[in-house]
Amino acid sequence: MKPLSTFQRVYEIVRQIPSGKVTTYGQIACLLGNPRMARVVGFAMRACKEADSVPWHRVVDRQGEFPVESSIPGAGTLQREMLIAEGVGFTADGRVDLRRFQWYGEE
DNA sequence: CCACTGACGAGTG
DNA sequence: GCACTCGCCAGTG
Repeated sequence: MKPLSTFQRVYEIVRQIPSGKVTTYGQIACLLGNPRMARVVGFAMRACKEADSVPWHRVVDRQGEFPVESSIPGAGTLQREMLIAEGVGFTADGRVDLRRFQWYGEE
C-alpha cells in the first residue's frame, strides 16, 4: 500500500520524540514491528541529515549511550550538548538517564 | 543483478 | 560475565 521506506518510518517516529526526551534504536525497531530492525534504524539515522529535521541526537543505543565516534566523529560530543540543552541529564558514566528520559512511544 | 557492509539488539556458548 | 552469531533492511561497489 504505502511503499513508505523503513527509513521514512523511522524518521516519523524520531520526529515524534518530544524535547527533553530520548529513545533507543530497539524501541524504534519495536515500534516498526521488528525488534531486530534496530540495525536498519541505525542505518536510517546515519543516512539522516540535519535537513531531514530529524532529532537524531535524541536517539541513543540500548545503554543510553551514543555510538562511538569511530563511526561518526564529533557526533558524540554534539549529541551530548544538544540533550543537555534540552534538559536531559547524564549519569556519571556519561550516559543518558534512560530511567528518567527514555520516551515511551505509547505517549 | 549479486555480494558485502553497516549508528544495533538479543540470544547462545 | 564476556565473546561470538544470527536477523533485519537499505545503500554502495
